[in-house]
Amino acid sequence: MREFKRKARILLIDDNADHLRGIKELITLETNYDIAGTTTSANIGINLAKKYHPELIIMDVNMPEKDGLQAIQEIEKLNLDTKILVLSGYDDADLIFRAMKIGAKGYVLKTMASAQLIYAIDEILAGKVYLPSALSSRFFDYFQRSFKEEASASTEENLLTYLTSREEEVLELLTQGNNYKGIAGKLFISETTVKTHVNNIFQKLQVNDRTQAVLYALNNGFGKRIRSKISA
Amino acid sequence: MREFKRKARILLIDDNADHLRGIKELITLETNYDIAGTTTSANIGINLAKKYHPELIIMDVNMPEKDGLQAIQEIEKLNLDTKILVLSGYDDADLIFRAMKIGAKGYVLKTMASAQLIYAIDEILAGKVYLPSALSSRFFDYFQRSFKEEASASTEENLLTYLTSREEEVLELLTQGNNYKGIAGKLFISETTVKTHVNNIFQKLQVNDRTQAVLYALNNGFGKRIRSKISA
DNA sequence: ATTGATTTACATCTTTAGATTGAGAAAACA
DNA sequence: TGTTTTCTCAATCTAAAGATGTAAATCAAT
Repeated sequence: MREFKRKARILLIDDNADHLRGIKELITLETNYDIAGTTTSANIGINLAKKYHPELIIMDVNMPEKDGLQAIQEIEKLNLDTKILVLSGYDDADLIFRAMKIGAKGYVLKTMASAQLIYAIDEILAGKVYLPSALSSRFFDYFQRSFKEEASASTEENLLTYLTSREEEVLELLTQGNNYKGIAGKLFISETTVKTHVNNIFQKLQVNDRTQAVLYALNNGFGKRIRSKISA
Repeated sequence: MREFKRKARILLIDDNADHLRGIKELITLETNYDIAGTTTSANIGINLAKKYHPELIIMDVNMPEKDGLQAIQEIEKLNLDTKILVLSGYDDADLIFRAMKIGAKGYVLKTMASAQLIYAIDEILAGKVYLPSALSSRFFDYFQRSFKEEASASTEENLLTYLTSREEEVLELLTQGNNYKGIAGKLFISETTVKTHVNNIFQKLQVNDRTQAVLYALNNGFGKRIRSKISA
């Protein structure tokens, strides 16, 4: 068992009052943690979090009144030093992914054994991120699938490779929202020259205007920035 | 038809010949898997993968000749039904993240106990993704940090919220590279109306032209709608 | 030494984009 | 009910963008 300076306080948020009582009892009887509060309302939960800064919040994400994920985001924005464990009825990969993305430190199913929940609480309070093996697997499947398309997209002929280095410079400035004059000024060349480059870029990228050129650039790894287009 | 089970074949790629022998011996003695081949060269490894389609490849990523991650990407592009377990000397979060991103099914440190390696092999061959607890924690920290900026960026006033729903539709079509005529046609309104909307969008987003509007939209989470599939 | 690609530059022309003003109709709101 | 917001459309104007052709200087490679 781990030792803490003081007993960690846990806030429970679950719209099901029975379930709430069950978890409270479980934690009271089987662990050494304190219950900072319990509520069936996400909004009240957020206020309680503000007030008590609990070490951990156990949050049900299947609430009709308010989306649990949204509640998590609001709490995260407060920048309290509070960890959040998601309790959910669904082992949906997308739900797990989104919960972890917005900062949840763990995700446990309601159908899982209570020992699983306690273990997750221990791990999270010890500073780790905890996903049960099955859910972790689901997460990574989803994670890798979401990058699969990107990879295959970069497999197909990337028209950006046909650009000369000067054209790349011009395109970069285009992707920063510059007009002809701005680009000419930054590259110390005439505006007509920029027009020539831009027209050549259009030909090579097979687009009709600068907006499409910029979109093509961004969608094909120009600047190698990691863009999460997971929702699409 | 029943799939007949046979011993899974493992391909080892590690530039350190001694280490290679050690792992081979470990797998031969301690497990029931076959060694499909061993090589100290990433390029030869890729060819062996093409030839034998092993169930698993254990890949060292710390090779001077060729970047292990690059080798993994090349193998992944082949779309063999081959799983890849990364063996690395570094528990660097960025390295772990990139390895998982490009499709590695696991990541184990060389300093870890051999039992850890065997367990990882078992899990991966069983169809799971396996990261040792400590590395999993590192991965999620990195993962969540990489989304933290996005979240904090959307914390500051997002001008997109001032757009009316119609303006959002217009902006969406702008981010798809449409010109006035295209947008007018798709929304069944006149071109002049589109111009009005676009000009209002410019005012609200405080930009001067469509390219800047599109860039603002993309950089501020436009299109990331929250699909909530929660029903009691 | 010649070829080919790149970078630079200009003129001309057509089209599109953007700014501004005004205004009617419908829907939302108080 | 009146008021405000939103959505719609138009005319007009200026500025910017884009298409096309031509061409000179540079430089790498054959």
